[in-house]
Amino acid sequence: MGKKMIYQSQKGEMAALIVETEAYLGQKDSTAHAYRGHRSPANEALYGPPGMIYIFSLRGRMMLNFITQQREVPQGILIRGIEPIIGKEIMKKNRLKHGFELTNGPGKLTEALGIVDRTLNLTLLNQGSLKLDLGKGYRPQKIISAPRVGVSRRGSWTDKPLRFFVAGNPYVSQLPKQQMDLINHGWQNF
DNA sequence: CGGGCGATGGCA
DNA sequence: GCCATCGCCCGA
Repeated sequence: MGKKMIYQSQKGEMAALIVETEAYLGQKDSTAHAYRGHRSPANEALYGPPGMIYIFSLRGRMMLNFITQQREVPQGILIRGIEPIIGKEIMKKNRLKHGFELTNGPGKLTEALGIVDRTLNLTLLNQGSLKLDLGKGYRPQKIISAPRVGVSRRGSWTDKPLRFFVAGNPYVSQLPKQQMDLINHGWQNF
């Protein structure tokens, strides 16, 4: 949370802060693609090394995930919201939207970045066009955890609080306007 | 807020 | 073939 993602696209460089993620905890997680060790060409990236990029499509949108554990431990995080810092103009052209609607959802943010296929799937962070800067980044005032979005009626893991977001950051998906911190965006060092 | 759209993969 | 799905948009 608060770390910087940098994407070198054909149209130019973009950078954004991660403000919302969801964890998917592998074989034991009844909502995860690797539940009960499920493995196929589609989700092979889950079994890769830490920093591997997993992309799957949902209703025609690309979902961006980073693998977090060692090889053969199929856990990762879904990126659900990012706050643009660089390349906002490119994102606007890619999305045909502006403001918080640019990147406040998992499918929206990939569209904004211009990720429209699975080219990056099975590739590694920091070795290609997509980089993650694990340096200091921005510090959230508060991180909230909540049940994950869109995983209804899928067993005992459905309601586990594995969604995390920067409290008040307006690029968090489905965040009511009332809860938005429009001054600091939820950061300590904004 | 509710409905419609939609591609892909996994399995029969 | 058929079904299910980790979203988004638009129009009330």
